[in-house]
Amino acid sequence: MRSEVDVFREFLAHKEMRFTPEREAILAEVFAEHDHFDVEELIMRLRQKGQRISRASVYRTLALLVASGLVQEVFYEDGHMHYEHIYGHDHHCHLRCLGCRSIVEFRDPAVEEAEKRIGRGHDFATTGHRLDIYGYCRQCREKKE
Amino acid sequence: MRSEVDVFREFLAHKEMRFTPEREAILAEVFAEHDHFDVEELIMRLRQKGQRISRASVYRTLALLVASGLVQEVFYEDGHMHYEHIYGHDHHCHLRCLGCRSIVEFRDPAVEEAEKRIGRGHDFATTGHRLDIYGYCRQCREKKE
DNA sequence: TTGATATTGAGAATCAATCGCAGATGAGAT
DNA sequence: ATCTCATCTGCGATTGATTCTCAATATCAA
Repeated sequence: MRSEVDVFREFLAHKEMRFTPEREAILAEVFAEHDHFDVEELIMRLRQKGQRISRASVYRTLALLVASGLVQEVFYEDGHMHYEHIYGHDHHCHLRCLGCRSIVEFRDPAVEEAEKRIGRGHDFATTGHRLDIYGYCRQCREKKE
Repeated sequence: MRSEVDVFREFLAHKEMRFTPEREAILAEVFAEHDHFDVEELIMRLRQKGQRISRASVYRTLALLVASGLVQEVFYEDGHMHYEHIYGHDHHCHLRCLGCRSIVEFRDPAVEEAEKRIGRGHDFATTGHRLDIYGYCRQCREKKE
């Protein structure tokens, strides 16, 4: 499998854009950990490694990463956007605890299949989906009792 | 089935809050049409009916409607929140065309079932889910060719 | 009617995200 | 190596949605 660096390079080349040191550093940091993150965290992590990249560039690069399909937006209920890198991972969905706000990833073939089937039924050529299941994890249930 | 008015009244009573004329008007307008809407549209519609309710009250009341379960937030990719009333409707998910941004609702028992099954598998007591399927509708596919 | 409490509206404040622009940088041509 | 020119970056200002503050108002219970 091509590395995310190659994928991003090619994506940029296709749009006649440059693979700059800033974009390279942001890409590397986004793929450095497998966790959801937001812009503030990403900037912090870059700072800690001595990278001083402006907020605007981080936003601009994230938009490119999303457009390239390497990164996905994750909707949180806290007023701003979060992200996760998805290249090289199976598609997954999120189980979200309404108590502690924790998020567990899961994969489920039946959901993948449902996407295709529902798409066919409505004459949609589907490209993907986003499923969030809400509930309460064991700890939060016990806390409530 | 109890009307949405009764449900909201009870919800407010439970929290020792009042069913004011403003809240009544907003509730009525939210349920007047079955379409996704955003705050701006809602205020516009209220204005056209002679209601002059402040933006702050609309936001505050919408939060209450969401908390009461009568209304659901719908994530759009246009930078602000959209809503739909859900009381009295089966739970449904959204098929979203990436071309024309149109949204089609659908219901699917397999998805409901998947929610339960996945919840059991992860020791989550599920309360609901949100599924968006992305793709291209027929019109947009034909346009691209 | 009175007092206690909840609610509203207006505008200020907040905060994520975007924009505009001047100067910096990079890739290819010479 | 230098020139050229389009692309990029960083800064700071701006936008725009949403929330907050607070004084004035409305409601409920006694």
